[in-house]
Amino acid sequence: MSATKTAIVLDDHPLVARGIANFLQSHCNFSTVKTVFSANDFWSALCDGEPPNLVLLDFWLPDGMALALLEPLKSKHPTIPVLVISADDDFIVQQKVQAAGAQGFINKQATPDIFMLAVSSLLKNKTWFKKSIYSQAPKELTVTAHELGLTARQGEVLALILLGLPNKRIAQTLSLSEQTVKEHVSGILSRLGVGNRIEAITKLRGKELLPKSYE
Amino acid sequence: MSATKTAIVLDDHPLVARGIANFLQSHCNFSTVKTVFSANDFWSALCDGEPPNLVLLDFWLPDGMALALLEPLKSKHPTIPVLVISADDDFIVQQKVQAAGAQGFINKQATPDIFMLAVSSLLKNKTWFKKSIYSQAPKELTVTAHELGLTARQGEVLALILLGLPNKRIAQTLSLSEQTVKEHVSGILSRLGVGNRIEAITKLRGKELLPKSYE
DNA sequence: CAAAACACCCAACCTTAGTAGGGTGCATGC
DNA sequence: GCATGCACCCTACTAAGGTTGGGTGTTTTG
Repeated sequence: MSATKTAIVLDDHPLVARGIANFLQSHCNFSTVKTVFSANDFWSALCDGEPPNLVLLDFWLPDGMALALLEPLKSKHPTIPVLVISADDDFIVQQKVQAAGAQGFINKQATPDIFMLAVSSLLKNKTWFKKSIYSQAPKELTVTAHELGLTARQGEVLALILLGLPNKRIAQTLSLSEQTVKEHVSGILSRLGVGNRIEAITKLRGKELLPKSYE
Repeated sequence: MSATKTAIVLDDHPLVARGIANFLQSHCNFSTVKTVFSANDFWSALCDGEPPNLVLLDFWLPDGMALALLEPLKSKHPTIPVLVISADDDFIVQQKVQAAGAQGFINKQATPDIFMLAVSSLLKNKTWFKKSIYSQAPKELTVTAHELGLTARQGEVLALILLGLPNKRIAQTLSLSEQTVKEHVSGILSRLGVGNRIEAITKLRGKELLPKSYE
């Protein structure tokens, strides 16, 4: 462990960023922690002086900026460990973050102890990710075709239904006859226990249908 | 202003709570700030010692606990000002909070300056609420029939369309003939620039149609 | 291996959605 | 007063949605 530890915290909530920065200094022995609130400020802070020992990244930046920012960061500075912090504990989010090259993922609701463990783990060039099944409070904002009892093909059709496409355009999109689409629709409707596609749409309102990542 | 200022911060995100507490101490001259992470801890902290000068409340507690907690708090301790903090800046949320008896409402993304102003305002027994129209990042999660260029009757029909009701049931609900409903639907569709009710539903997905409060 | 499940096709049929073209009554505003 | 807009009603029509009952292949599974 080096003599001085530095970090950059990127979070568009100033209070949260300050809280994290303060915690790093008081409990994790960081000497200087910069707080930035936008991607632009982040890049200028990164280029200003020595590269930091750790980057803290809020996942819920506007327009999914966190993931977009992760890739160029990892290509330019592959050695800096990045810990992504998220407000909700969706395992899908962690998968995306992990795939994008981050070293760790942690929830904002995590206790300070867990937070310290994650930080120290990353400083030792280790990773910090949940094991897969998460016990706490799944928000259930996403649904998979499988969970709804649908076949893969029915899932594709349902996704297009939820986009508001009529049968004819669904048929064109999937290179099917319109009749086949109708049959898939019938299967979907009976599975969901609704009478028509409009009820299906309103029933699934507010939820997101995940395309290929199931179970 | 009294000699010592105390506060209780209730937020189920420990880091956020710590950040707010730290900010209150360093920038708002608070002497002691307790951080609690659940409603139960909040009540015990409240009864333990002198009542605080300020309560900070995270709106997004599980199961809408914030509103449920606000009412008994205001009935038992009506003099303690409560500042509710929310992660998103929905004006509807502010209305609910205001109706529940809180003295202030502020967004987590607010800058520290705004945060200080809100806190000092509440300490002076004033309130802190947005004026109605929100200039920053209007999420536009709500729509009125008037904003869409619809008549009042068309607005009622559209509300039922968005619930997924077919024309026949809309006619029953509004005591109309099905044909009249169809005409209203036609008017709505041409106004919204869509071809059928399904496109209308998907176009307005994620938004809420306000019933009677317009402009 | 045989049955079941799936994906695809066709024809026929009924229901619902939406449009067009008629009409009435009532309010508002020039 | 008279035009305009709105709400309401009717018939008639076309297009789209959805069901039923056929049929053919492939894959999965007991």
